[in-house]
Amino acid sequence: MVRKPKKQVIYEAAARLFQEKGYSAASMRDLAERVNLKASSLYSHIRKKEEILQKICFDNARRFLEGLDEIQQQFSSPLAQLEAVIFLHIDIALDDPTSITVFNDEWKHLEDPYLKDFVKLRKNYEQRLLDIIQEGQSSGVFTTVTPTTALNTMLTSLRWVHYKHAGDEPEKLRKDISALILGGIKV
Amino acid sequence: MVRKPKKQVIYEAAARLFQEKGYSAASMRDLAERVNLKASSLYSHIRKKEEILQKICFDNARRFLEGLDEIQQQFSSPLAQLEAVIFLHIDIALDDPTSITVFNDEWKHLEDPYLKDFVKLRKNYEQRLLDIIQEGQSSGVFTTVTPTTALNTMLTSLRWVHYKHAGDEPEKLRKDISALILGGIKV
DNA sequence: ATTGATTACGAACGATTGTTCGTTTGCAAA
DNA sequence: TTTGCAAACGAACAATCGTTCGTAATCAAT
Repeated sequence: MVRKPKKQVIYEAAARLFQEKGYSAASMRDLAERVNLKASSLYSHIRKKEEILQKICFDNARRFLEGLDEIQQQFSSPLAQLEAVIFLHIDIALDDPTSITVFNDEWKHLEDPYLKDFVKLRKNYEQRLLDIIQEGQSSGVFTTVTPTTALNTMLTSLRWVHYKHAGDEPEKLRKDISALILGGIKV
Repeated sequence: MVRKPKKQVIYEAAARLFQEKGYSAASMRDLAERVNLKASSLYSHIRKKEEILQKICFDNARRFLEGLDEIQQQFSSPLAQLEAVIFLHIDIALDDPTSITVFNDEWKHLEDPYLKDFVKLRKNYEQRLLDIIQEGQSSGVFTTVTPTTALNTMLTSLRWVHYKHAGDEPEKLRKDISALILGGIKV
């Protein structure tokens, strides 16, 4: 039986707390109570509150970016790439729903320069997906809706899995969602 | 030239502030500054901070519910109803993007009993949409994905219009989005 | 048993929070 | 011009915020 490092316990409890109350409304005293500490003791493990948010946001950003790297190595057709992206989002959401919620909803409370960096990362990620969509349109595989409309519709439609999925088998979920999204994009 | 009632000016500035900073991080002194008042003066017009959030949330909830009422009077087929719901969401989002953002993202900061009431309203709304989807599936017009999966995918995919739409003509936007969503749902 | 480092603590800090209160200002009706 | 009411204000309230600091407890290695 290996004991989890306290630092990790704190990060996980913080993610749950941020999810429930939102970052701003979550107090360090709340967080301390959840890990059986006093607020001041937290600072033996972390430097500041925002540091927790930073880790949550950038760890998840890295997951998406590295996932996309692999996908673009592995698949060449826009359709296969897009389907793999859908699976990527679903798998990440199912693997750590709490942390993904914070990543999705609380990033705006990052302070500069982290906020700027985060926005830049996301913009790059979205641009790469946009390129895939445009390539699919050029080769006649995708319908010719406005590319950013297709992108945004796809991305946001993947943002409910983490907090609402009703206990479906992951495999059924992946199949259903990819059918719903790609059904609207494929020509 | 009619002057806007100060109360309304406050509500609109509050919506923008809540959108930018989030409800919890938005202070009454921030809000006061934006309407050229001191914080204490706000209380000549409102009773408390949460009252503003309540109005934003329930006003928008009413728009959706009444919109759905009209739709179900006007259309009978599940497909026509669902398309009309898509248009409803887009039109509301385009009409008042700021207030819709707050409605979408900040409702969780309502206090009981308003929080409970709000959740109940939303649950009822979603149940009515679920019934439409199930009816469409029974009559063979919709694919047989898990109904809640179809519902959630559709609803969340409608939640980017308010903050990201790149200046498309509303008509093109309506056409593209409904094609994307319905393309995945229709058999 | 002694050391040394890590972890936990209570107390307190200045800052900011939402809100109240008594008073003053501004304006419209009389 | 006087009256009366709504709007705006400064000052202050208790509460809570993130964080710091000096000290005490804990624990592993010597």
